[in-house]
Amino acid sequence: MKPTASNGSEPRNFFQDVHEVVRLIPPGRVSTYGTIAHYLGARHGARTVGYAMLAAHTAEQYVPAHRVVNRLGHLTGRLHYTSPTAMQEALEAEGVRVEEDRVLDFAKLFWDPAVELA
DNA sequence: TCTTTGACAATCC
DNA sequence: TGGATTGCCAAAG
Repeated sequence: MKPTASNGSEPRNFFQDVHEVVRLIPPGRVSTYGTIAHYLGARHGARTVGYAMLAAHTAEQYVPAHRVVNRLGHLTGRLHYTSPTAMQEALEAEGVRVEEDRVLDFAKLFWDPAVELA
């Protein structure tokens, strides 16, 4: 809560960066926290990305957080949705097969910004 | 090979 | 105001 934005460095809100990348994820594709964190330059900042997702519902623009899962393909944030099945249904509506709170063919649906946006 | 610890940014109480 | 916590990942032991 102390935006020490008096330095020469640019403390661009990590949330905005994360939300921006998540919005770039095309429908029917999924990405992971670590990939986004790595794309932003923070390999160990995956946790921060996860927290940014927690605040996704506070963003002005809609953030398809349902397209972001952990590295194992688990729908970790499903409990944070309005309903426990909202995330799964949202993914299935886009053609993503979800079973047991896991994304099937996760390797094929995986979307890497560093590669797709290269 | 499996287990454990380190890491980054922001929010809540 | 500060410490603990959070939708976690990667590397070291």
